[in-house]
Order: sequence, then C-alpha cells, then structure tokens
Amino acid sequence: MSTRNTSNDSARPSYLNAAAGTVELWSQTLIPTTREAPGDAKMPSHIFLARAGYVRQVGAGIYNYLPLAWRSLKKISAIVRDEMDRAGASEMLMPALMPIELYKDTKRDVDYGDLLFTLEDRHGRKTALGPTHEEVITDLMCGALTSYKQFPLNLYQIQTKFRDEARPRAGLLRCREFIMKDAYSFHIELEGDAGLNAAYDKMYQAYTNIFTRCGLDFSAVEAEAGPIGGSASHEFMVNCESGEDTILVCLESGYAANVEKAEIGERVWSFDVAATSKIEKHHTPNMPGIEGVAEHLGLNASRMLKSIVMRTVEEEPRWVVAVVRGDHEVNEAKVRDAVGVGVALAPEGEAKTAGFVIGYVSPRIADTVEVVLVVDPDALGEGAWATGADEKDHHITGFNWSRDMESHIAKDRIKVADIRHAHAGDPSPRAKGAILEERRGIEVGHIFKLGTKYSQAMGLSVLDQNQKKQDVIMGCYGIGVSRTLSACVEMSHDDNGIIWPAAIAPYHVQIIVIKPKAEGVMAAAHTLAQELAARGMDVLIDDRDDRPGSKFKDADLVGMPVRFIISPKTIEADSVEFKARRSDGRAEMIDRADAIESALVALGS
RNA sequence: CAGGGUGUAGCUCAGCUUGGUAGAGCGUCUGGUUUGGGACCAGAAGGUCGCAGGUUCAAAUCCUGUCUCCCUGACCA
Repeated sequence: MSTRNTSNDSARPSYLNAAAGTVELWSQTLIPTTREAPGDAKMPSHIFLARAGYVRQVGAGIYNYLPLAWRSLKKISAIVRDEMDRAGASEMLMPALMPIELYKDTKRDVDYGDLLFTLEDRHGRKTALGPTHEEVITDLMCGALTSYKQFPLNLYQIQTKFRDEARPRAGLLRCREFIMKDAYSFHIELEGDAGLNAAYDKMYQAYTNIFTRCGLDFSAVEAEAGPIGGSASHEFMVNCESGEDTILVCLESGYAANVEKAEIGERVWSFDVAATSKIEKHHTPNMPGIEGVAEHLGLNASRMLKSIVMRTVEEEPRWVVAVVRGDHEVNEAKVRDAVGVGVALAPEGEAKTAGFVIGYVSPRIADTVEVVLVVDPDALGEGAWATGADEKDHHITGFNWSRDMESHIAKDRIKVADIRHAHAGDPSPRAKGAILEERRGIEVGHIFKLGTKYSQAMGLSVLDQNQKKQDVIMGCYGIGVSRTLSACVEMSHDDNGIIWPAAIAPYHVQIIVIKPKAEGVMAAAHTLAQELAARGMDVLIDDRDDRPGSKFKDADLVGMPVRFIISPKTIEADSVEFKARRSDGRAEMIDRADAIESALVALGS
C-alpha cells in the first residue's frame, strides 16, 4: 500500500504500489451500489459516492466510510504523509477529546462559538471535541520546547475533527465529523532557512505536490487570513463549477484570490467633480434598504451611496463609516486594513444612541459625529449622488463630494481606499488593463502564517541566542482529506458515475468476469489479476454471478480507471476486453499478451 | 439562528385531504427460463407507519408535544 520509497524505484510511477498490489473479490467486500440516489442528494459527488457504495449517511454531516471510500482515503493520506515527511515534518497524534480550559486563553471557546462540540464528563467537567489543534499543540510546546536550537519544527497529524456546523450539507463536502491533516510549524524568526517564511514556502510546494499527485485540477489562491492581520494565507481550491467558494483570477498576471480577499486594481478618482444639482430631500418611509429607495426615486442603485456604520475593536472604540457605491458590498477585512485596526459592524442600539440613523446614514454624518470616514473610489467621481438624509424615513439626492464635504476634504479627513468586495469585470490588481474573471472552487487546503497569535495568548516563548525572551512564531497548514475525496468526484465524473485519477482510485483495475461459473473463467481472471498485482496495481475482481449489463453499470458507477472483461469468449480467442473508464464507447478486444502493458499505459495517461 | 419541508419495507416513494388496522418499484431469498449495457415468469421473506400523549368503537391518516433529517438564508480557523 505504501507509496513511500518510490524514489528507489524509478521505473515505477508514483500512482502504483511500490510492492505488489492487492487483489480482492467484489463478493467478499461490501460495495452496496444502488440504482437510485437519496432523494435529497443534489451534488454529483454526493449522489455517486452514495450510489456507488462508498458512503452511507449516519446522521447530519456524519458518514460511514465503506471499504471503497476507505481505500481511497488511505491513498490520499499516504500521499499527504509522503510529501509532509519529505518536507521535513514529523507525524504525531493528538487527542480528539480535550478539556475546554485549553481554549480559555485564546478565547476561542467564545470566538469559535457554537462551532465547538462540547460535552460534560461524569464529574461535570466541560470537555470539547477538537475542531482543530492550535491550542493543544501550543500547550504541548509550552512544556516541550525549551531552546531556540530546536527550531524549525514542523509537526502534523491526520485525524478526525469535529465541528458543529450550523448546516452540514452536500454529502462529504461540509460535514460535522471529517478527516483532516493539520500541521503546525514553530520558529524564532520570520526570515532565513529556519524562519516561518521558508517553512510556509515549503508547505506551499508540498501542497502543490500533494494535489498534483492526487490528480486534481486545482488552483492556489490568496486568501483572507482572518483577524490575524498582515500575515499571508493561501487556499488550495479544486477547480469546479459547483464549488462553494468564488475565486477571481487575472489570466494575464496569474493573480488568483478568494473573492473575500481579492484586491481591485487601480481606479481613477477625484473629489474634484463639479456639482450638477442641488440637494433635495425626499420622503422615503420604511426604506432603509438601497433597492427600495432606488426604485422609489427612480434611480439605479449605482447612483446611490451605501454608508455602513462600523466600530473599531480597541480599548476606546472609534466610529467608522464605510461608504461604497449602492450596488457594491463593503468588505470588512479591507476596511480593517484601511483603518489599520480590526473593525466590526456597529451594534445598532449603541450606534443610534451616538446619533446614527441606521438605514439613513450619509457621509454628512461626519459633520455632527466624530467618525473615521473611509470611501471606496467607485463611490466618488459623480456630480450628484443619492444617499441617506441622516434623518428617519428620508433620503437626499444631489449630494456632491467637493461641495458638501469641502471642510473634511480640506482637512484631509476622508480616506479613500479599496474597501469593497471585488467581482468579475473589476480591474486586475497585477496587470494594467486586464480584468478579473470569476471561477468556482472547493477549498481542500489552507495554509496560514499565524505569527505569534497563539504563542502570545498561551505564553509560548523561548530564549534566543542573545538570551532574550521571544514569542514563538507559528504557521499552520490544513488539508481536508475526506473533503478531497468528494471534491475529486465533483471534479471528475460523467453521467454514469465516478472517474477516478489513478493515484487515489480504490483499485487501479476492475476485472469483470462474465459467466464466472463457466469452466476456467475465474481461473483466468485470477491469473490476470496476479500479473497486474505483480506490477503494483490494485485489482478488484467482480466475480458476482450476475448479468453483464448490471455489472457494466456498476463498473461505471464505482469508476476504476482501467477495466478488463473476461468471459468464455475472450478465453477462447486468447484475448481480453479492455476499456479505460475515461474513454467513451465500448470495450475493445486486445491480445491477452498485451493486457498488462495496456493497463500501464492507460493508468499513466 | 430565521423561514419552509420531511419521517411509512434494505433503497426510492405512494397512501393522509374524506379515520376502518399498509402498498408499488427496485433490492433480497426459492424455483425455472435466460445471459454483452441495470432480463422474464412463478412464489416467498421483510414494516409496533420517527417517538410520546390525546380524540375516537376504531388513528399511518385528526389534535398536542417532542425528536430526526433535508432545503433557502445567516454562519463557515
């Protein structure tokens, strides 16, 4: 089973076993295929994994992995282990069960909220099922890391994780219990061979190797690092139309980013646009939303300003008003970067007390309330805007930045920055004149530069060579192993079933035996299977005494890359029928002597 | 968390409006005829209709409560 040591055997491709492959009989394992899919299964990966007998649901977001699924999962894990080990990481295993106190220092018992599965033991102690292991490993390191000389260090595990998702869905794609590889690296510095940046780059390369070896069509994209700020983060996305995540790409420069993170290229803007009309006030009862007002005023939403009231997350919070064009959405992370400190949507009650008329706020609120005003470039450049009147049930038209905000502009109190969500058609941030295009993907890997977030919170520090106490710098690197399985099906299937890449197919080859009770047929199948296995291929023999049609259908469903058919006819002709799952049409007769070579060629392509 | 649905045989579902003690297809088992893209005939097994309570002579069906699972959204290091 192991794919290690492949470097010692240059003749054998990495998708094959280094040692002999396994041979198993369909009749002696459990592959409960069904003609019909569960009524609620919508996504191909869910439908086919269920119909082909890979998984059966136990509860919401909880699944049995039957023998075929488990074989694939083990192959994915083996590739992950191989690449992680090559990259210098060491495998270990942390517990799934942990005292909730571990989460107190980092406040994730609160921040993670309901996502954390919690339970009580017989003594009434609060306990959690691990959703990820930053706290556990940081706690471990507090007692185990004693010298800077131990750096760099990279530890990983492959383990079942638990997250109480608000809404599990789409089969294995969003589960409450799932298999994940999580790795954590430790450093005393950012730069240099032993630094975080080098480890991050190594992991980036390892992930690229892993998903390439798994046979996936994927993209590495820039991602939002969350409240850590400033640190880099990349997601590895399987390219696929049905994916939950939206990514934006610039084909010219190769820039690719999650839509949550994507920067927008340079836009021309100026405050200095002459007013084209006077301010007029309009009665707009019960219309706090942009769409209602636009319709009422007979305007397009893009002629309006959307002003969102936020507050900084610091000792003495400041009010922030983020202004974007009416048809755009404010990106909280971008506002955070523009302001330089974390921000959050303002609690409505407190904002009202401070003088904001939520739903009817305009940039002019800066005249009466002390605010940090941040404006997106697309919300400038017109002579007349419609916006709130800072008065309940009223909006104004004819708002002009240079005329109506003159004093603020003069004092340089308005910050212009990219603070909105990007979308398809926006200018590329990396190539002049190019535009961003939209793609969909399924996140299967995510790497982070954590920095000192956890080490600071939990007191993980060591003395450096100058005997100075330093917070340990960390990185963390995750792969959704079980999600990779379903993402692969989502990416690679046809109307009849799954089409596995050779490297993670449960078996490389399926031999369909027709009339298995006829003399010599099963023996011929076994002989072929042994020859294939000797060359490193895993073989499944469909030995069921069933009609050919249903066996062909099942073979399409379960999706092994190479199929042989053996029957009294083929034995008579000293031939065998051969078909690659990927190819259209029927099987073709080939000489028995060419069977092994044909399989190897098909698997390699 | 909000809104909407759902739960009946191993699987996919009908029956519920209008109460009378449970059905189909697929699958499984037996026998026979078959055997190259989910065969046919005959027979058989298999369900306390999610759970608890209520109404009624009688409840899968009506009422109340509760749980499950699903969908849309919010949420998703």
